[in-house]
Amino acid sequence: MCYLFTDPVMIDIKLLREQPDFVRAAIANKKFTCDIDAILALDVTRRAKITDAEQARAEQKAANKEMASLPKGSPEFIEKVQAMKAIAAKSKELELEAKAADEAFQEAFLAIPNLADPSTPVGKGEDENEIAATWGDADAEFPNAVPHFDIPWFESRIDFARGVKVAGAGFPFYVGEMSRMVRALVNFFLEEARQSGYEEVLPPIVVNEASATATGQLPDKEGQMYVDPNEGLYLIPTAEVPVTNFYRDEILEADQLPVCRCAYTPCFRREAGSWGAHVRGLNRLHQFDKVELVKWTDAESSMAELEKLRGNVEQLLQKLELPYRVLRMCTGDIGFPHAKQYDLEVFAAGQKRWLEVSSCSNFTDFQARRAGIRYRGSDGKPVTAHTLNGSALAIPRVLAAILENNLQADGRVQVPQCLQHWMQQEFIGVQQ
RNA sequence: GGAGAGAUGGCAGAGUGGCCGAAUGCGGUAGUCUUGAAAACUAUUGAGCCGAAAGGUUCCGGGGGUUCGAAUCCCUCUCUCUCCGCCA
Repeated sequence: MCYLFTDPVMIDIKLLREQPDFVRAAIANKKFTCDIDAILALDVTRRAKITDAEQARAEQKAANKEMASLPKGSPEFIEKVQAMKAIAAKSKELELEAKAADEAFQEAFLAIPNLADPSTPVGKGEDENEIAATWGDADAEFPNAVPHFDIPWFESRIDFARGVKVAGAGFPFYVGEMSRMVRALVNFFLEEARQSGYEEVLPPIVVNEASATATGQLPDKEGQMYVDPNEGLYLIPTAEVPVTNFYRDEILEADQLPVCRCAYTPCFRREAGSWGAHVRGLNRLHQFDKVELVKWTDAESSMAELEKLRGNVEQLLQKLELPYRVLRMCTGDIGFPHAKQYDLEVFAAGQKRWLEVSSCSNFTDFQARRAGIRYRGSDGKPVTAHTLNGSALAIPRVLAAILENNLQADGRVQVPQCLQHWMQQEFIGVQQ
């Protein structure tokens, strides 16, 4: 039996037991490491301890049943209590051992990354990502293009200096028509998503620890989130976190799948230690706006749904008329919980750089397993669902590309046709 | 912020130390009846873990304690609701 071609690859304890070499090889392809043999040993110990503890408990329960039928305070009863104390103590001890063994196993098990889907190219890092598609002409002449942060009126409309004064670096003010432009993009993205069948939700922009753990932000990415320790709340780094957790610890009906949702939220990222030459202007911010698409699917259709999701996102860039490329991320560059991931990058003609504006991912059952999101299979038994998400889209970098690519000779920027309905003006940055 | 009440299965809601994984009702599923449907009736219907299976075991908000034995008693945390105060 070969899981490679039968099932979407998931990290399931059964797979680990039956095909440890396969799992070992799959993990070696990712940039994460974990000790499979140690985890298997913990699994063996755990199962033995659980069996012992349950046996002892069964004995105790059987004896207790007899106790219940004896008259209280009778000599037999009192005699039996003494014997029962020993049984109870033994049972309790084994139970503690089993619990400890189970926790040790669970902890190690959670450290196993999701396995890459077979369609994910094997590679060590970003240099080995494949270009799955390109659209538009990035080599075309953009005679007026300059980096957006060098446009003369840029600082007057996206005010970084005052953002520093009020909040800190990476928290700019969008002023006047630029604020309206952001709102236009949000409206455009949400409306497009709605027409593609995604139901809009407006989620909390803080989450608790359980939610952040379920989607995989905790424990390893704790440093990337803003946290309020008084309340135990985290500012969300993406709408993926609250939206995916919508169905945490729930069992869905198979006929309601796939569930497709979209959400606009601000996103907050500390980006600790990642500031440098390439992060000027809108390229990297601590707070930014984004519309996110999230899907819950059954185990069979998640890969097909990922392709649809990617298509939905591509359509946005096409309507915005921004040249872009789609990267099929390789095993060494996809994240810990990812099975398959596409990154969409727009070409910013002023910087002459590709800017990542979307990441579309299939997590298979990885997040859902942690989050306890299931659906009823054809036999009525709960099955772990699959979750997917994709940015559609991250606003600042899209805005950067629009500013650079659509810059006119007179210093104004042409508003893309698809946004004019929301903006009610054809140009921004009109000279004062 | 102050005072009080509460947290039990998909939902509602019994249960105050052993016969309780848990009554009853609703809902769901299957069947009977019907040309079909509704109604009525009958049966069935939580989840996790160990196990090839038989079966076993855990779970009554979370954690800890008392006890031979806990949904039930004690401690603690979290959350919810009601009233008062404050407030967009």
